Amino acid sequence: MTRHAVDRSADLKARIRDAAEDQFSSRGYAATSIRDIAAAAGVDPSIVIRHFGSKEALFVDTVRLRARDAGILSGPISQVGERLVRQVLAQPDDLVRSRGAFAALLRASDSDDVQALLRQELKASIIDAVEARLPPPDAKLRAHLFCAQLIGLFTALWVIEDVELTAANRDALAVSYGALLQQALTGDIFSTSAAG
Amino acid sequence: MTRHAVDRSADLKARIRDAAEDQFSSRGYAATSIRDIAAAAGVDPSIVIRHFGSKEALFVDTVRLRARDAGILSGPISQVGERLVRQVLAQPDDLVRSRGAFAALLRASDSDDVQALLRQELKASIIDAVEARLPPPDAKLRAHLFCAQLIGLFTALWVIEDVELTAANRDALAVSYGALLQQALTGDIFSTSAAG
DNA sequence: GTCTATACCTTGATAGAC
DNA sequence: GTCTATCAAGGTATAGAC
Repeated sequence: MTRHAVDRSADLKARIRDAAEDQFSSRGYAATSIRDIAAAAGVDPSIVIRHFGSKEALFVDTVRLRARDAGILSGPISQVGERLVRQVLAQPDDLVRSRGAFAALLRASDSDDVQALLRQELKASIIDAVEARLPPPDAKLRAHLFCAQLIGLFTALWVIEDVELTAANRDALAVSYGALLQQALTGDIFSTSAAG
Repeated sequence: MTRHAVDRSADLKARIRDAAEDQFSSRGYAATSIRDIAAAAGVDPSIVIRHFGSKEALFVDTVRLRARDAGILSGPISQVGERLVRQVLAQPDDLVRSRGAFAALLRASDSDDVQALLRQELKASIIDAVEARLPPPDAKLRAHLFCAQLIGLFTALWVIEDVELTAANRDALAVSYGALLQQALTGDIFSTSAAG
């Protein structure tokens, strides 16, 4: 393989990858065909399979939550809940990318590989970051509870598209769901009398 | 159309419906083919389309959450949270059916019709029941917050299959996530200082 | 050996025969 | 009213071109 061939091949893979991530994240897995991706990348459909093996492998290779770098969990731990909901509702660019990726990953999670990828992305983006900031002995469980609540918010807003929630007063939603998230992090939730 | 023809036709549709609900709920939308359903119902594939119009229409016609009748939100309002999580973790028969249906609906929700059905099922099963039991003026918002949290629990357990959550101590999970759900119903979550 | 084009198989959906 | 034949679309493998 010559130097030029390497460059060309790498460039080709990059072009396919970009087209794939873009289409998978915007239209979802089922609605995106190999032929669509190939056309957007300006190559023959068989090239895509040749380089990535299968549609599913290409999906797993390209789609990511991308929330890791967003510093979405930064700031004082006691205010993470509300701040996070505000960030989600404000829809900055990086989160908009994550939005499509999350919906695509969740809807394609009947594949074991996609399901594993989604778990891994949530762990790397959310769970590990939260766990690292909480004291023992409940750090891990709290991180998973927090993540489950966040999955609920993302799924309600981005996958099921609950209009009542989208249309709700932004401040009220940020304050209330933020308080619920905050409870998972630092609230008194392990004594049976704490609820209510 | 004779009397017998009506019975036969109705019986046929019922057989197809049963087979469809069973396969869609257990294997999901994508992995279930019209030919599979037809074979299970003992009819020709074209009959299925003839009677229901399309695979998607058949899906929307058959798959339901079925949690409505479960009385899942019964009992004292102050203890609904923990009791509900315990019921979910205990996996009674009716909830096991709902589990597959929830995953199938969520994963097929890139279709507008399926998405609308899922919204409607959540409203009928959860949101309306919760809203009816809470006092104004926050009943509606609280119901939607509660539902979002519940979606998070279902999705984490049944769709993403978070093993850490599944393997967690059942009592600890019921108490803690129950407390979080309870906060959405009856907690002080609308003042900015309530969190933490 | 590496890339490309053609062909194949599954599956959803339709039209016409009986 | 039910079945057979067929089409169209899409994922994938294979054989041929350089």
